[in-house]
Amino acid sequence: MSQRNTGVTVQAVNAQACPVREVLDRVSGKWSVQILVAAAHGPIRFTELERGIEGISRRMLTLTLRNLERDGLVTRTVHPTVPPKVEYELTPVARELHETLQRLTDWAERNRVYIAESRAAYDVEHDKEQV
Amino acid sequence: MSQRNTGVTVQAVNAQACPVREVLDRVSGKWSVQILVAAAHGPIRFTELERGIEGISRRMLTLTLRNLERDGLVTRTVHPTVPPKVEYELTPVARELHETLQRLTDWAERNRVYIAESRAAYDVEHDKEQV
DNA sequence: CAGAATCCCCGCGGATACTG
DNA sequence: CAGTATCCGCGGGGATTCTG
Repeated sequence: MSQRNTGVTVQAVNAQACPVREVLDRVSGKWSVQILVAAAHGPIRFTELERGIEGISRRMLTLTLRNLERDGLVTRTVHPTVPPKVEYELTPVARELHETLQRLTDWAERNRVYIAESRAAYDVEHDKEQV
Repeated sequence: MSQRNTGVTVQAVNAQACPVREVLDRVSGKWSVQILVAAAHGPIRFTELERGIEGISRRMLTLTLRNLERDGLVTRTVHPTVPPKVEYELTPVARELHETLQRLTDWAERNRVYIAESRAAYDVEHDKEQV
């Protein structure tokens, strides 16, 4: 979406008309799914997420959590203690999503080798004439 | 991945260790899924895809098709006629993927209203104190 | 502990023009 | 018809620093 004039409109139209894009927008972003997976077992604290998800920055963890919260996929519970304690938990809707994502993961695991081999074959086939 | 030094390594490790990211890398990108959906009915020509997928550019159609082909998700068949005719078709593996994507789409349709309402609620809740 | 703010890089993807 | 090639802008997201 790098257009200045029509970008917003097109995006809105696509999102409304196309459930495919709608779900992808929800699940895209580098960290959304991993957060959903990490939080699937039950309430989890900010720092636990941070340590459980390899490579995520504080910033992105916060941002992604905010978006998930906005979409009604996680709840954010602040315990007014000191030091502060904030727990995140999946909503029922997110739990459904997590189940269907599981199928995708299964697919990936079943076909990981096939894909790797396809890539390798494709690369040999197409690289050998350049350099 | 905007790092210069560790970027490649981290990505590779993640892709190998984490089927979640692996499948997302396959499915992310603005057009991959829509192409898979459009090609699900059977062999389809380049131009048919271009017209069937609202808003896609020639460039992105080509690039995304190349990637899908590289991953062994679509086959590319060139008919040596004039004018040229190129047909794309899903591989069995991609057809499996398409089925599981269907579940995701179903989820999106079931919960589209819930998500929209959640967003609206969140926005009212958080915007009213600024400006 | 759980963020908010700021800066900055790079790569996705759009627009446009040219070819076998 | 089915691409390639080039240029360019936006925004995702990393690194870093500062707070209640």
